[in-house]
Amino acid sequence: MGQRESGHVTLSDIARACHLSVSTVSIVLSEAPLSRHVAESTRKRIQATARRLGYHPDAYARSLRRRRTQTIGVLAYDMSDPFCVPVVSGIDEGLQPAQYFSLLVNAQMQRRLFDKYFRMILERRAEGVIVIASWVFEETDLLADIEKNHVPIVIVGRDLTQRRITSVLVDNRAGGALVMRHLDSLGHRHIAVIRGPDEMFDSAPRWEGIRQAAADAGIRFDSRLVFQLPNLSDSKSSFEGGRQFAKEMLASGAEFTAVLAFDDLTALGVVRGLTEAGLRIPKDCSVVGFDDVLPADVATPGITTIRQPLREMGMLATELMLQALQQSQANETQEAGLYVVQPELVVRTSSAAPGGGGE
Amino acid sequence: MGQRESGHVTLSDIARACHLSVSTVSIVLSEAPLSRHVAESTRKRIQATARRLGYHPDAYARSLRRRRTQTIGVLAYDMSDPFCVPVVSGIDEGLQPAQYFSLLVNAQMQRRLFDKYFRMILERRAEGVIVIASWVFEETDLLADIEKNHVPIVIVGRDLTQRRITSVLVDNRAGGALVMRHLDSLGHRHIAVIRGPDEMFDSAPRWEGIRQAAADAGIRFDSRLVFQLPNLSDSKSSFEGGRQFAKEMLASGAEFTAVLAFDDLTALGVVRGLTEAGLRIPKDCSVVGFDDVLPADVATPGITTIRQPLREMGMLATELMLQALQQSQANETQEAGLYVVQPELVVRTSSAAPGGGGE
DNA sequence: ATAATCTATTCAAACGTTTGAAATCAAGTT
DNA sequence: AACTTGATTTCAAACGTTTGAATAGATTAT
Repeated sequence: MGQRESGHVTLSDIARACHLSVSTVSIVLSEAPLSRHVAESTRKRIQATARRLGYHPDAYARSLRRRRTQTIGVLAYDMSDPFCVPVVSGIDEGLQPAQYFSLLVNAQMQRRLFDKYFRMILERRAEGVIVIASWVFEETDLLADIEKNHVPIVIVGRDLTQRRITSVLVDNRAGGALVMRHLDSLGHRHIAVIRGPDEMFDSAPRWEGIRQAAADAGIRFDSRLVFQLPNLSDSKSSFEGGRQFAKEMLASGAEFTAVLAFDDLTALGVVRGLTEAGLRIPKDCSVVGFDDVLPADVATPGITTIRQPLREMGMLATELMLQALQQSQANETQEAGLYVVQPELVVRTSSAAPGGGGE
Repeated sequence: MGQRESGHVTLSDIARACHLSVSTVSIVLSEAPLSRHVAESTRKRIQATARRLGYHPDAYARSLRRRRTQTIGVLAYDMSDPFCVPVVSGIDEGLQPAQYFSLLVNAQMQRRLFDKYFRMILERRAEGVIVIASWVFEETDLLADIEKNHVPIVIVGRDLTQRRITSVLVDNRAGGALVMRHLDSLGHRHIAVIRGPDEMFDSAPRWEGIRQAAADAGIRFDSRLVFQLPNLSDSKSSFEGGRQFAKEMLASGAEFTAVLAFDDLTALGVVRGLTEAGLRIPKDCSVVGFDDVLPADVATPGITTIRQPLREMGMLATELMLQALQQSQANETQEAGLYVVQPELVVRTSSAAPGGGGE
């Protein structure tokens, strides 16, 4: 009793139970300004009844009426990539004080899902959308629909400012240079490199930073020791790629004392491959990665890597989104800004001076 | 032009543009049965206009009217625990063909967030809720509200059937026994054990299985070699716990040839701790874990572990949820079932016969 | 010629809220 | 006796959609 067909308790259930109008009940329970004028006793009675019946306002009805959904769509390209998780946490954290909620969807690297979820986010009237980098993103024609419906977008992990989209990303060039200089400072001169797949936008600038830093240090790469991961790699396949390339490095006969891998999982694959061949890390060969994901931290030896401040990037994206929302409410014009955050070198035990443990 | 204050294109925008009523437009765009009677030419015109204006139906208005939200709330206790991610993927996969969407929230092990998000899920009128195990869950009084509002629940990762909640979990007892028997079959007799925290429901049955299998094999644990993780450990702290206990094992002076850790991150911590003390894994000591999370797979040596079929568990939970929804639509009574799935031993290189590499 | 059937479209009410405007009533002021 | 004031509560419309019932016109069957 006290419940309608839908199974949910509504304002009118409470109104009936209290012999009051729906308006009064709404005013009290939504703590509208008018509730100052509602008699204390009435207020108490309404609140007690609401609690007793287990009332929770219907977000659908409320949002429809208020024309605000308090929702930000978050489109992650692949939640099983440990890269995504901290970014999402950062977004949630930023959203929290603003009383917004994230509507998180996981495209699982699939074009079809990406479109489907994008549409869903639009239908659920997210007030804004944060996209965590995905190559698929560029191609979708839903982008046009987003604009037609005036929904602001922020992207994390790549630069789409030329498409007039506010972008948050790490300075890959600086990161590449940092890790290269680290190896140089340890005294490595013969370094194998595994570049990222063409399709990933991080690949080019990271490689650029590496090359520049190497040139500055007077280091030349042996072409037998430069590898490139294939496209469409999921997070597991970059591990396998690293392992495979490790074997090829050894087979090539070229001398090397360190391996600079595109990302941490690749680096972990290299460690596996070299270890299987009997080498000791870092005694016989140093291995460094990029990203600082959880497995890099908990593996032994810990992988020296470049930390992207992922959580902070998520928070920054949220902040920018909230700004954009305020501006669009005030009908101000929006500018698509570019926000480049600086990465940080995290030295662990997978890197050491060449040719010696204790040295 | 063609857009209202809210910024979103509505049916009436399209109706106006086509000189038709909102009803007709709705009938066509929602592909209602009546659309058979709408002239082909009209239909085409409406669809073209909708596409041109970038129309997407308002899920809020639609759900309000249809009294169906096509939403299942998914409450994960901590997305940064690698345990959660595959379960969530499995849920999404199960939901997909049923045309449902998940509303995923991350409680980050915080009671406050848990309540907040639970309330949010209720307000967003999720038709059902899947909870990924959390101790907080038991305490919340929102559980009563869920029942008052007739929202079915399924829980993954623990048994709450006595609370009349359908539960999906792994057979921890069997898993504990499996991993213990594995060490026994390799010939280990002196085994250090790190038990899970009291607060985690997995701890007791897992320990029970271990003890039973040990007893069957005639193995007794040295009390100096039995440790227990503290409560409230986040995923990172179980790593630190493992590392710490590894040192204590060595300091205790007791002899041991293998360590059986509560979960994979603890095992990785043990590997770190033992390695730092100069031991080689698995030559000097075997280390085994539980869960089969990503880091256990990509570390070197790979951690021998018990795989929980997490993805499958997520899919099963979804299936049970969809069943429950059908039953509640048909007004059938619901039974709270218990579904125990079997874990699987995954042998990697962190375990070997005691006291030797090649043997 | 009337009724029945079919086609193509529209009306109007409803979903559960919110909110500006209005109503009611008591008490105080002119 | 009429008027203001203030406190408390209610009316009614709106948000964007769906849908049972109604309409108008054309065709066919009796």
